[in-house]
Amino acid sequence: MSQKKFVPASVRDERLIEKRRNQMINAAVALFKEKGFHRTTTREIAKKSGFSIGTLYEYIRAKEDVLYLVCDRIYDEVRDRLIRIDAGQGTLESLKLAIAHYFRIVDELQDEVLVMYQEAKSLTKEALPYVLKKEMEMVGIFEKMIRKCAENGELDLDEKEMEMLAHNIFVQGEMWAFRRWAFKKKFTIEDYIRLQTHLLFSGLETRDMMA
Amino acid sequence: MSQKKFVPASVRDERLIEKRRNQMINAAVALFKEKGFHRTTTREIAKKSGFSIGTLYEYIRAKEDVLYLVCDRIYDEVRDRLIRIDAGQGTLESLKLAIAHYFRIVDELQDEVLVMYQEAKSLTKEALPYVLKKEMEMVGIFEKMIRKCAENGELDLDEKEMEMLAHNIFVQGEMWAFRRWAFKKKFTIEDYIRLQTHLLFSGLETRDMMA
Amino acid sequence: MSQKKFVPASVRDERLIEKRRNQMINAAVALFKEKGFHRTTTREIAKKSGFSIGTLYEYIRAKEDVLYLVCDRIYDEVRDRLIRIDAGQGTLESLKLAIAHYFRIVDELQDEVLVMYQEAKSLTKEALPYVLKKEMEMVGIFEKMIRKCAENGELDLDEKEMEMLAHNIFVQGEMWAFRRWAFKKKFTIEDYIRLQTHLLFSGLETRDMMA
Amino acid sequence: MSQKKFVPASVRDERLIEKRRNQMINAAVALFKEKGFHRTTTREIAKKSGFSIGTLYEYIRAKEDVLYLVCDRIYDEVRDRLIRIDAGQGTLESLKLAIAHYFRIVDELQDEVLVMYQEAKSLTKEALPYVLKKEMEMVGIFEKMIRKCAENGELDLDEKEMEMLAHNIFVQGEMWAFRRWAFKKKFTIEDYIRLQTHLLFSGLETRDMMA
DNA sequence: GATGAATGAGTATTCATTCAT
DNA sequence: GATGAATGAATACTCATTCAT
Repeated sequence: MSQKKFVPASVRDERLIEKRRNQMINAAVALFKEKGFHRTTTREIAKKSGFSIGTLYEYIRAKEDVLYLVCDRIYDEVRDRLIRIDAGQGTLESLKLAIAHYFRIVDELQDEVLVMYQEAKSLTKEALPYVLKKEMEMVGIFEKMIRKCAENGELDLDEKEMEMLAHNIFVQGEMWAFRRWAFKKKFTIEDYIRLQTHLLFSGLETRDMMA
Repeated sequence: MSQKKFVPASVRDERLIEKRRNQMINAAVALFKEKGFHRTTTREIAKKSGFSIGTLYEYIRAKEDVLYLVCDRIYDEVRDRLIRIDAGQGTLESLKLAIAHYFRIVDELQDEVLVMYQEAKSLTKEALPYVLKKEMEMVGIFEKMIRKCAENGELDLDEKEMEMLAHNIFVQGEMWAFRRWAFKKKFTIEDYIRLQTHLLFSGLETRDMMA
Repeated sequence: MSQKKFVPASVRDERLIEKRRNQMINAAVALFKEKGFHRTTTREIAKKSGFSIGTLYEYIRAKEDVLYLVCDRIYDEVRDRLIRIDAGQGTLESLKLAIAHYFRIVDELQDEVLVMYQEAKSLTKEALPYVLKKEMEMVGIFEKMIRKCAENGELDLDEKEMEMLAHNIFVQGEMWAFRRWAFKKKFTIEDYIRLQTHLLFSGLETRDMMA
Repeated sequence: MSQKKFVPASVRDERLIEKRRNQMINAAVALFKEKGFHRTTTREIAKKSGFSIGTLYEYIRAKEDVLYLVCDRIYDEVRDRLIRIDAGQGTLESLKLAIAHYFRIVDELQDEVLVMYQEAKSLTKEALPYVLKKEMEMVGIFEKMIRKCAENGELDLDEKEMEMLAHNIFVQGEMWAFRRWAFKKKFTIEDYIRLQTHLLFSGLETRDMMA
């Protein structure tokens, strides 16, 4: 895991580290979701994790490490699930499927994504670039798909448009999480997928131009 | 001003309140941008505002009032600027212009928008719905424009699509602020406007379908 | 008034000083009764007095002056009322009447007496002895009555007993105020007078000795 | 101990809680005596207790808890000492002894009693009734003794008189503490006992009536 | 004389972190 | 490895007092 690069533990046993950090991350996500990173205390995290404050600090150096671990984990989770369906055939259809798939992942990991989204800015100066890199990786996944479509002649976009499109898709996924408050009563995730896909692919001028 | 509804001041003089709160808001935006709401102390806000901590508390009840004031102000600012150009003719062209205008506003108020975006979640339970209402108002502005286009036959979208589109436009504006770190070196605001407008209006399937 | 000795005002007009201080004292008694001296703010005193905080400080030097003024006033009030009925005939009957009279005064000035009783300890080092002197004066009034009774052969007490008795009477008066919480539902002031007089004058061994 | 009902500690170890709270109470009594509850800071209490401010707050929730703990402890102390000599034989002699005993206890715990007496009014709304209950318990102890005397025919008092007498005795005890300033130079505690006992038992009219 | 905006020292309380057991 | 008592720097907020108008 990449965690070790940034967050050294006092404990040696790798399995234990993994186990304890899982407990921590689960506890932290729940707490951060409820009250945000700053309003959550290390004691609360330890308690909800099922161990003492002393033990917590055997696995992290500082409170911010918890946040880093959380963000790190969520990105990995989303990315791992996303690449599980390889959508690299370079057809519009496979791109649409990938987008739908991605949106469903966000839906399932709603809390986690929201937490990461809202709290990432509280990351340490050192941890931030690493997390941003992960985000760019994810955008890169979409970019690659898009580029394949372009290469196949399924899409007619220049470099910049492709990049921007990848960002748009990525943000629209997160949007499902961070605008829950506005969407909850109006759309299901399947509505959301349908609507966004339509808006994305059909374009606003299509019909006029075809008339 | 709507501020008074939520944030009573001990001081009576309305002009003074306005002036002092302006000082406060400016100071707070700068500080929140740099270190976030939670890491900014009330003393720092007071100092940067140019008055003492005691004076600060003559104009607010609690630290969170500063955040509310900041959010309130930024929304008003963005909205006021946005509605200054009336884009209500109901043509695609005018919609495009409005979007471009909105994106430029976000560009100018970059710091403010970013702060509001990142810190709004720290608002009090009481203040949050009020701020969300303002956000819906802004989305509503775009929705109205879109609806007019639809009425004019310039757009062929159903209710839900119109609503979603309005959200998309709004979020794409904020996106320019909150993804600065990714865009800064690649796109100017004018690039951004061109790219997003193109992606929004042309649609990905256009060319294929026309071919 | 003795006030001037301790509490100089910036204002010259004696009538005004008298008037303002009356407003202050009334406001303060009400507030101190409700929340105690320490929890009452000068702003509250000013507001309830009907003038501004600035004006308040034209008539006192410090918050503690208000307390002194309050105590001073209450003692004067009690004493003035007490000596109004001259009970100096030196009979047991007149002593009983004086006691009953005193208890009724305390009953009427309940709030004031309670406030003074509870807050006097917060007086300044300089003001305290002056107030204690006033208290001794009041004890002295009873002592004098008692001594007259002794001189008349109505009482057979030595010096120390007379002094102690005077204290007892004085404290029993205050007791009606400071044990209100215990007495309220059980005794009226007339009950209290009857009971205490009986206990004071009959003595516990009386009947036995007479048997 | 009844303390736990009202004042939860973060620390688990009961012995430690007992120990630390003892330190706290001793420190607090000394400080409250010197400067009163409001003028004593939590830091002073912590310092005088021999630990840090952080540690102080491991054993209380708020400053007012210290006051409650102090009052609670003093009442227990006085009561425990008082009931140690069982004066329940129902003779006037035993009642006199109990009173003398009680007065001597107050003399020994002078500072504590004074503090409790002066600061009890600063107790929280929740703690106050509990402390008042304790006070009534103590009054009740005297009432029971008195009642036994009455049952034995040693005293001829009605219900109300018995109750009032119990209050009088109780207050006369506290009086030795809160009128120290007046008595110090004139009476020893033994003088006080003798004088009060005499006034209490002989009654003012005795001799006259016997004559 | 009256006002009330400004001041800033002072205070209770929290909480990340350490370290002896 | 685990524990949790101890620490004290940090921080939001209050309030008596002043002084320019």
